[in-house]
Amino acid sequence: MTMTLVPGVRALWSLHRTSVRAISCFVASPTHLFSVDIPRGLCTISANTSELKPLAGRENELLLESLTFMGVDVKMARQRQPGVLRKFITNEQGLANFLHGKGASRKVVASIISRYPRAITRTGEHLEQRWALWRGIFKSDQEIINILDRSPESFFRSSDNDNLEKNIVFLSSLGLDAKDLHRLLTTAPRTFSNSVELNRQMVKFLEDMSAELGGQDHRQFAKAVISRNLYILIRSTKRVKANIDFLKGSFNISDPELLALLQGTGAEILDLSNEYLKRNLKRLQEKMMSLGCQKANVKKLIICYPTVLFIGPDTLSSKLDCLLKRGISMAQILEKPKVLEYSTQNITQRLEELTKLQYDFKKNGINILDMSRKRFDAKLERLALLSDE
DNA sequence: AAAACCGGGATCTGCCATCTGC
DNA sequence: GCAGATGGCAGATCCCGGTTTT
Repeated sequence: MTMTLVPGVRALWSLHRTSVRAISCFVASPTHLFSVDIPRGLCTISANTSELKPLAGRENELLLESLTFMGVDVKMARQRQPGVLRKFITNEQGLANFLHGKGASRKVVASIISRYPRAITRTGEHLEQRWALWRGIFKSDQEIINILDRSPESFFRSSDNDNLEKNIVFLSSLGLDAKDLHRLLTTAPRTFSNSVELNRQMVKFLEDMSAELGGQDHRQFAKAVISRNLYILIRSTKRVKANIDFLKGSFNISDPELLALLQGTGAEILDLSNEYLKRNLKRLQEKMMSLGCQKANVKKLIICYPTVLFIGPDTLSSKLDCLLKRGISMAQILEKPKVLEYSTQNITQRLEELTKLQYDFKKNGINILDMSRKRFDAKLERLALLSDE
């Protein structure tokens, strides 16, 4: 059957190459969902034996044409997963139809396949199942399409729908509610493609850590860390452990303090790569010491504002410097460290505007710097009015 | 009414290494 | 030996506004 189809397919391709509509009708037909392989003997003339070997691993020409027609970046696909292009049976049209049905544009479909070619090896049944599982968490098809467009690999990397289902059950069993699951799948979709074992390991690791640090409710601790740091389950326990060990040994932090830090705003610093965390803390300490701070100040800063460890050394330095240059004291910054969260540019600009108004930071504090743009502008207007009077 | 506290949103993927099963 | 499945890595903040307190 396929043998007789081949010449016809070829003819159709060349006949309609200029007529997009005609081809669309053709490729949409379910009988043609699978690419067809050309019998090797018919299309290759090989004079020397060295060409016989690559023959076996030759790409499927019809598949290439089909993908090209769909707007797929074949070069990119080849670079990512060359094996897929050699397959006899693929489901690119089925996939495209499926995704179109869910509201994906042609461009999005092409981009998905270009970036994660293996997507075209998934069957219609598999896709329906997987979609249904995701839809159990998301409110609309469009939400899922947005994720796929962002990260095709998250959806397509695993073919194990049972495992996906088990993950959902497992994560729910931790006490994560519908809203948490939604945030988790939106933010770190890869979590759901992890094997349940891997996710279990991380949860167990966190529970063990809670026990080690003298926590009360270990399950609650794990849950808190996950909901504070949605990326945690796509980290390795090795990384998380190394970071915790490092924090433990770095400054005089007691177990209860560390426990509180990790399930509070400090949960996110577990994401950092070990080296980055080490470097940032080291440079932070150096910088603060050079500004006359005590070790206790460093600890206090990290405990009440752990995000500071996210800021690269150079950025941090320039932020501190521009604040200090305007007469703001280190003590004030330590009191309201959240100001460091704003970009250097933003801080600089605000400082300039406030200096124009002769704002007295000593008297009024620096809270004004840590405000949304809207609120800051409103505040500035009020100040201008006052100084006019 | 203003200030202070606090949590959340954006987006964090795309690549490589290793194993597994055929 | 191949392709598929899976684990793991590097990368490196900024901003907004609802709610509570004063």
